[in-house]
Amino acid sequence: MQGRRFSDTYFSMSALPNQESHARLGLAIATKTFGSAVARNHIKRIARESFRLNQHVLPPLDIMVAARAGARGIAPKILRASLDELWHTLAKRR
RNA sequence: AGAGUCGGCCAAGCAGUCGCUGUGCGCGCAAGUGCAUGGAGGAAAGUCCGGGCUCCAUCGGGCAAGGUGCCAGGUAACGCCUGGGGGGCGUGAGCCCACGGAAAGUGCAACAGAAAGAUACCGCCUAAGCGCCGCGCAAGCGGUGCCGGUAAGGGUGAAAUGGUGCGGUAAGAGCGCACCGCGCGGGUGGUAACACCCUCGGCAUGGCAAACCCCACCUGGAGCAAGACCAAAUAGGGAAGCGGACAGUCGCAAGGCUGUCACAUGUGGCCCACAUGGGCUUCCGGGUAGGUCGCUAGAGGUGCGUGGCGACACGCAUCCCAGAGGAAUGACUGCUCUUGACAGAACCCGGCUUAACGGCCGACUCCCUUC
Repeated sequence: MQGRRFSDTYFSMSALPNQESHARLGLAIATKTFGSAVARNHIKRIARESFRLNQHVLPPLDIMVAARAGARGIAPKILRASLDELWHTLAKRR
């Protein structure tokens, strides 16, 4: 059970249908690629904020969001645009 | 003004919008929701020490292992802090130091060097002893060699057997003397570390104990995934109750066993049929998932007073200041400036160490100029 996968240079998402009435978010931010706790928290906060704003368009899925090494040190604006794109791809493919 | 030392504090700011989360109050059966209010650090880090707390162990003592190491004090405790002593660095304010024992034992010392505990490479000397040569009647003198003496000088090294001077000697040497240093003993001051003074010893006892070791003191183990409570489903454990009909068989009987029907499950659209099964119901305790507590009011902050050189202690007043759980404390927009470092609580404290743009305040030192 891998689920469907979508990715770009900053993030990689995989999704599986769940039994709930709403989508759920899981985050995978590696210490190896992001280093300090501050850097990891920063990425997580951006991802959570984006999920919060977009969860109403998403079907009931369990979504794993993994940050890739490319996201390191990238401006929040660009990361948010990337996440928006991926949410919409996810919603359409369903 | 410049250079510097020590101590304390801050960690971009403001406004609006959208969120996350703790608490209080209101509404609601509840899920929730409205309002108010709180929401990372000086290092939250490394996890290197010390304690609280929890569970286990524990009469007491010893060994092992590990740690600490000038003295006195502070503290819940410490490897921390304060004050003092000693040594070193700096013109100075100040800073740095594992700073007990090497005349108990074992061991080690790269390279260089003759030698790193008893050592003669170069050098110096030829007094004692034994030769040879010359001179001399002889005693002896001179030269030279052996045997030897010598740690003053050279050279090597992190380190070479106290330093300087005078005497002394064949040349030298604490061999003798003076001063300095060192050591035994005594005295004085100091709680002590230690300092000063006197006498004596000619100097023995080279260095390394963050090498083993010796001496003194300290240490039971594991950690909040500690630990406590509530508690499904499934499987297994225990107890009680129920367990149809017929036939065969064992038994005096109660009852057991076997077969068929019935029953349950599966295949099948359904009946028949076929396959599989030996139980079913209720209760109990252990325990897993999950949940709740532990979880933040404390060796607490601030102010004042008292004691103390100080670390700190005591008293009074006042304040409540994060508590998450895949893990909150953020995002967006605008403005300002000096463009913003290191970095994210996870049971809680006291330290140490490491990381790091900068800014502010106070005390002090050196140097230059001016009055």
